[in-house]
Formats: sequence, structure tokens, C-alpha cells
Amino acid sequence: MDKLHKRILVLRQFYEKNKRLPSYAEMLVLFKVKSKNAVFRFINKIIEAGFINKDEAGRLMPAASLFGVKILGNIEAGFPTPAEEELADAISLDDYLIKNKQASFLLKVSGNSMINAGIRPGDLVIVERGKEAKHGDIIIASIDNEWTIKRLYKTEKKIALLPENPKFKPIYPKNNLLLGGVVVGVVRKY
Amino acid sequence: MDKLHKRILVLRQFYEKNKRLPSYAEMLVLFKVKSKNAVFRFINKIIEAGFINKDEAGRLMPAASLFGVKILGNIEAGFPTPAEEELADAISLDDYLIKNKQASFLLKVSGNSMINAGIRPGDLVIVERGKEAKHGDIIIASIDNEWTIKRLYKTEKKIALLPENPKFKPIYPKNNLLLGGVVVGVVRKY
DNA sequence: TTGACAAGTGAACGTTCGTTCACTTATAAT
DNA sequence: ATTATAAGTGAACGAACGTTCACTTGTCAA
Repeated sequence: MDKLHKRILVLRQFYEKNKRLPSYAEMLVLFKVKSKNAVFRFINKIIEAGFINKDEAGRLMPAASLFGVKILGNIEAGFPTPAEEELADAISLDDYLIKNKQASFLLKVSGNSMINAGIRPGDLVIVERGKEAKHGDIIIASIDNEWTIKRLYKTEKKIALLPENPKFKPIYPKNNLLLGGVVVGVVRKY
Repeated sequence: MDKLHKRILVLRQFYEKNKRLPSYAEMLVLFKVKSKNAVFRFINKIIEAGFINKDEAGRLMPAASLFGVKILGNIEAGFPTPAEEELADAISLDDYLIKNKQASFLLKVSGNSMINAGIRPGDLVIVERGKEAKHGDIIIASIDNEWTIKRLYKTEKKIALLPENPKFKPIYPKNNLLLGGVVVGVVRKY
């Protein structure tokens, strides 16, 4: 690894830990140099390399390639080798998955009722409150004072909550449905 | 929404956009006040409320409750109501899912071969390079110059790559296996 | 061996930073 | 109406900020 990428790695680690970029004085230590001018010129290189941006006021701002994860392409279609990696796009999973952080929350799934939709016990579902629930959406709803995750079947005439597991039965809510939110994403950690 | 949470929301939005906390001067605008002292004392309240921390040097540092997503509990076990939300934990999905950002990357899944493991076409898998692949792990491997995602079957005597779909056949690698990495997570966006 | 260029040093600069002060205005309870 | 408390004003401070300067050192090709 060359010096540029070593220092970028150090910046990435600092950002991960402190959730901000270091000041030039702090970079003196991180880069193991003694002059802020050395830092200043190195930062320009890192900016050229696209890992950091400057805003209108000249403040440093980490680019997605610094705080994000690389996207290397499609599996089953071959994926790039390390040589091409430098050019790879990067994203933050938070930014990718969650549009409205304020209205979103996570729930851990414990049942098997949505297994055929690829939602397994232990998965975290990302739920957005206040979003319109459309036919076919996976939603969180309250039935008999119990919260449950189901697929929403909704036509002009009737409403049903469908599990994605033949062992479970559909639910046909009598009263109006108490909606907890729409599932906008699923994450699983091994 | 009270003034405290309005201002916290503004800070959250600023952080999401700029990936850093605003300076006191910038907060003058965000909070619509004219004195830095008003900002100063408000920040102390926000620190008390646990949305921001100060490091040893007194620098502001966003807490998980500012940049993360709330975790409200388990579905199928009831989940907290908005009243209790304030106390909820919050995490960043990036931090939750990815241990080693430098060695990790994302791949979009296009086949159906892992459908019974809850990995569906369009899902993004998080792959960590250089991690030891153990029996039972889901891995990325190269077979006949094609990358594929399979479950690793590995005993002292034999190695196999198992799909999680009865329509696909297990693969018994002849030569040594070219490992792309271990799948440490899956994310899906609807 | 020389020359050219890249990288680091150390001092200096004007600007912006967070913090503190004394004071004023708003808000709400008695 | 009085009073206590909370919230905001505006000026001031030293410290830390990013940037620039002239200069030195290191690296490598000609």
C-alpha cells in the first residue's frame, strides 16, 4: 500500500471512530509529519483522489469513498478484481436504506411468518412510519393488541394481511387496521 | 415537537448532509438565534439529553442517537409506543453490519441459488475479504472463472459449495477453491 | 554528479473557533 | 403584580483553525 492510501486509511479509521475528520493539527500526529504545510498539501492530493471534498467555505467533508463501502458489482456476473477497485463507487448503508431517519426505526423479527419473502428470525426490518401502505407492501400492523409483520393485500373491496409462509393463516381485520409502518428494508448480520 | 427536539432534528439533518456537526456560528442560523451564548447553552442541554458528546478536547461529537436509527424492539413481542421512544437505543447500520470497512465490499445478488437462505435477487451482500471461511459460512467463490455465492461445506475430508435452492446442484471443486470472501451480512431495500 | 521535482520543516498570518462575561427580555408560577 | 427562572443579546477573550511563505531535505532520472 502506498503512502497515499495508508493515510487515507488512517483518515477513514479516525472518521469511523470520531464521526468527523481530524483537524490539521491532529493530522500531524496521524500522518507522522511535523509541519502543517505537509498536511495541507497532502490533503489536496486526497481531495484530487476524491476521498475528501471541500464545501463552499473551504471546510473538509468526507466523500462517500471515505465513509462508505465499496460496491464491486454483481455476483453471478463476475465482479471486479482488486486492480479495478480504486474506481469503485461507495455508499453508506444508512444513506442507501433509510430515506427518512427521523420517521424510521428498526425491529428485530422473531417469527417465521415471512420466511418466503426472505425475512427470517433475527433479521432487522427497517420500518418507516407515516408512509402510505400500498397493496403488496410489507407492513407492521397491530392485531388483537399484538404487533405483527405481514404483506398487505389491499383492493377497493377488501383488506387482508398475508403471511409468507403456508403454515400461517391470512388475517382479515374486522375493524380498521392499526398500521405501525411500512417495511422499507431488511438487514441481516451473520 | 418541543424546541429541544426541533433543534436536534435540525442538527441531525445538518449532520446527514454535511457529515459533520455545525460550528456555533453555523448554529446561529440553524437555531435562529443571534448570540453564540444562546447556542452554547443550548448545546449543553443537547449534551445532557445524550444526543451529542464531547471528547477529551471538548470537541463536539454526535452520539448514536443523533446519527443512528432507533431500535424499538421485537416484532411479534409487541414493540414500544412513541411515548417510550425517547429512551430507545440507536445504531448506525454501517457500524452494525460492517466490522472492517477497508476489507469489505458490496455485491448485488442476481441469481436464485441462495433463496432458501433468505438471499434474494437484488439483495446486496456484504462481503469481507481475508476472513477465515468456516463450515456453514456463506461465501463468494470463483468456479470456472465465474463468481458465485454458495454455502461452504467443509470437513477434514471434503469441500463442497452448496446452493440453498433444490433446483441447483452442489459444486465439488476439483482444484483449490478461489475464495472471494465471506458474506457477513445481507441488506434489502424495497 | 547534477538537476529537477516531490515532500517536509518551521514560522507567520488573519480568521474562526468555543467559551465567558454582564446584561436584557420572555415565560410562567405564586 | 411580583418574582424566579429560562432563554437570548452582544461584546470580549485566548486558543485553535487553515493557509501561505521561504527554506531544507529526500528521491530518482538524466
